[in-house]
Amino acid sequence: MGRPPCCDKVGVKKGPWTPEEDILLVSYIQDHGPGNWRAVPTNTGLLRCSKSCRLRWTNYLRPGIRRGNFTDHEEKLIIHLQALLGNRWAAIASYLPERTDNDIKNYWNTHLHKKLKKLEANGVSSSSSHQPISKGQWERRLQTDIHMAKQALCDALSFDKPDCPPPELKPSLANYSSRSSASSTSTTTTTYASSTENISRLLEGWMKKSPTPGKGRASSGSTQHSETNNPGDSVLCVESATTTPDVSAESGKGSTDQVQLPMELLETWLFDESIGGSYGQEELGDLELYEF
DNA sequence: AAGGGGGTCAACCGCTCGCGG
DNA sequence: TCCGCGAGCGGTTGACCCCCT
Repeated sequence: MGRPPCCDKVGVKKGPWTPEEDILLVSYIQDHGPGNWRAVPTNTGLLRCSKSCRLRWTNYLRPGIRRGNFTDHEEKLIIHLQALLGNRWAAIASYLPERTDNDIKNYWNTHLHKKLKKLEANGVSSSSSHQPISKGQWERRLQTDIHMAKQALCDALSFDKPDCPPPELKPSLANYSSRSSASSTSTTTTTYASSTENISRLLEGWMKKSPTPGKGRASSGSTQHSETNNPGDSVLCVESATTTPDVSAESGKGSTDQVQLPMELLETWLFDESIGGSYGQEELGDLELYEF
């Protein structure tokens, strides 16, 4: 019984991706854009399941991903968003455009959840322990709030263009290529590091050639937050816009500063508005116990 | 110096959702 | 309206790495 496998298990490779596979995948996406994952294994010759390809792209190869050390801001946001949204990592990730849902999930499970548990053990009430309003009611309110917040954000940041600019690759790739060397600080680099840099260069060339990833975006209208820059759909737009070429010229410093604004706006919104009732207050109290 | 244990993170699994026929 | 398929999402696993004994 059971459901049929998503793809032929026979001959499907599993486990860690090799640099060669990464390059194959990236160059395919370079030509065709992300989406239509079903066709990727056959068209690339990769012995991987389509899901695996998608996952690899969204969680690792996709430009614009920042890895390693979460900032205090991000940490706070995650905690609050988790309190609001529950374990909807994809939704949470849409507010942290440089992070993948997998990353956030891992970070939550390995760091934050433990932290909160510790606090709980110390007698501080946990966020997950109370759900004061009914779920349906709460979700409706949340959706409205989110929608309003997005609008406010876009307004505040003057996003008059319906299309968000594509993620500027330089900062993204800097992050990407530094992932193996800088973020994890050290040891894990070795052979793969150079390979990821190769891929970075590849991607850089791609984005220079075709600055509008529209192909990719259009190719699968249903692609999720992480692979698309749906206009007004997430803070990703904000981030994208802030990392314009001029800005990116200032390298790393620029990008973190640029992200600051939407983060603060969101925080304000999170702290002040939508969780204003009994829901958020305790959380806020919890937070202040952290040494952020 | 070596072994064990815990932590971290990339990747897999399976369920759900949404779209198109 | 129903059904099938593909994509997305969240939970879980397993391999690797680091630190401690």
